[in-house]
Amino acid sequence: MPHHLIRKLDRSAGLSANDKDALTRLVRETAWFNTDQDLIDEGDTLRQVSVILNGWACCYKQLADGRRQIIAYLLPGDVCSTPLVFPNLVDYSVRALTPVRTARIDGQDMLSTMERSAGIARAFWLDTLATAAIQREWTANVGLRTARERIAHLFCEIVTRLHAVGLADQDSCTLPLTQEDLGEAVGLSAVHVNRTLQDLRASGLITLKRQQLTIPDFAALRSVAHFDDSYLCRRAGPVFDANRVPASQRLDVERVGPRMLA
Amino acid sequence: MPHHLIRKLDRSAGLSANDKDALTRLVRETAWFNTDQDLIDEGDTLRQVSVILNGWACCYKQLADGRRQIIAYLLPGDVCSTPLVFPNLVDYSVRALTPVRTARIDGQDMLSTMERSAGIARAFWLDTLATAAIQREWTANVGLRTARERIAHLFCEIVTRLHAVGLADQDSCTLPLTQEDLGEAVGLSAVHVNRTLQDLRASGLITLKRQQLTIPDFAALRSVAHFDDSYLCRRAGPVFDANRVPASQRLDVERVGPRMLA
DNA sequence: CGTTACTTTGAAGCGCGTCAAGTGGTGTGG
DNA sequence: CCACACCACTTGACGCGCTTCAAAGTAACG
Repeated sequence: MPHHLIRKLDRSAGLSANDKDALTRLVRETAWFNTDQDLIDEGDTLRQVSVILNGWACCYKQLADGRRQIIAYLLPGDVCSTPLVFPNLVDYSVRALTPVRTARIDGQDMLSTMERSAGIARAFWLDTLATAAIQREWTANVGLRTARERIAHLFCEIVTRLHAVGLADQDSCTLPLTQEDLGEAVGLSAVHVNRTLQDLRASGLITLKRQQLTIPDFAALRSVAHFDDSYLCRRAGPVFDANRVPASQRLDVERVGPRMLA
Repeated sequence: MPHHLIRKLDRSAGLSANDKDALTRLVRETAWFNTDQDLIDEGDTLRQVSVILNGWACCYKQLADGRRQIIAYLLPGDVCSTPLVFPNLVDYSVRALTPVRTARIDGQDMLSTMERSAGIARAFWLDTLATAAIQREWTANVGLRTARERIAHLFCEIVTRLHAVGLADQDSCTLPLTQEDLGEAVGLSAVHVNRTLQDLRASGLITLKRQQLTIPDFAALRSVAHFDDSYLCRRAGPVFDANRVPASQRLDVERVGPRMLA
């Protein structure tokens, strides 16, 4: 059932045929949500995981005065909360940005399946790490890039992620987000998102019409965005490179005594 | 040896005496780093974890043109990378902000210890989840708060985290950061950090002198910052509350058919 | 075909960045 | 012991990027 999730996990961690079957059998039920409906509320204690089957959602935080920040987009194949620990008290809400269909997986089933299959366990760990890497990149995106760069970077990320689940062709994908949705994700007002989009359009970097995003020259957009996709691709298996010596093993030479401790 | 880590894990997940012993024995060697020295470089493939024993460090990302964003502060007891998967290709660098002493733990030792002790495994999972929660909060902090709120929020987080490892008394702690270090973490220029600090001082919300931060009225600062510490406290064990029904189980009533799929 | 929601455009204002000069504390070398 | 250099902090002036408010235009949907 969860095609996109399986495709993504297989791509990054490798799954056996048995593992794929086990994942399919994990899904007990599916659920529908309308646009703007909350899948999860901040403070909920989850005993199951939901996986996005179709549609887009977002994780967001809200202040008492109504200001909102989208901290992640959830695309088909994405998991709505950490699939590793139950019960899981979440510190964010999840809302559907389009009509969404999800698969519900019981937490105990999840854990026992991960116990039976090291491959599935590893796949979910890697996926959780990848999610954390995206979160780090979003912090940096909002913290140090200009409006133009932020939106360009977001678009680069989205098409790359959609590509990993087979939902983007070479240079275009659907983008079912309002300019306000974009603004809340990159920390800009909707008005300024509008002006920035027109700037990107005028530069020939994107076309965006009727929820269809096209990137005629990905390398150009990537360069504007300072986009480096390595945070999105955690390769499977041992990736150790003997030619590369980590900094943490290189320091013996300069290592000296302490001068003062904080 | 890693007192602060053990204290933190015990506080959030609960550790048996055996687990604490096992953690202590995990440490094979320690290392010293000077201020501004890199512990980890972006792109390194780690086969071990480092734990901060003393001093402060930061995770950061850097663009080609030199702009830097600090995406996390590492305090005593914090782990420098994810302790769950090896080899681990990291997408950020880690730099000492003060002289730092770290404990080095071999990745295989880490994993086999986690296999032998479910308590230790659970503790590191929860700690990893807590780190991810902090990252989400940082994204929101930089994305939607004003300069005044951002810095106030950061200070609230720091004292709360230091308190968890026993390095802050009731209303004060050391803050061995330059104003530039602060600015790179909250996405502001050092000059504006300076002005904002003086604003906070003038409001009587903080005193900050000779790397000593004092918060005379924590509730007042928390209110300015819109700080809610729940993202920092993942309680141990089943926290399920039967009186609270998650949104994802509440939707049957409004659940309707799809209108359109993205 | 009317209504609603999203996008677009303009004008005004503020928060924050940048540049630049000056201050104070700390360690260093003569 | 003093002079100097260095670094972090401070302060002022100016400008830009982005926000806000407001209104008009346009596409989607019942």
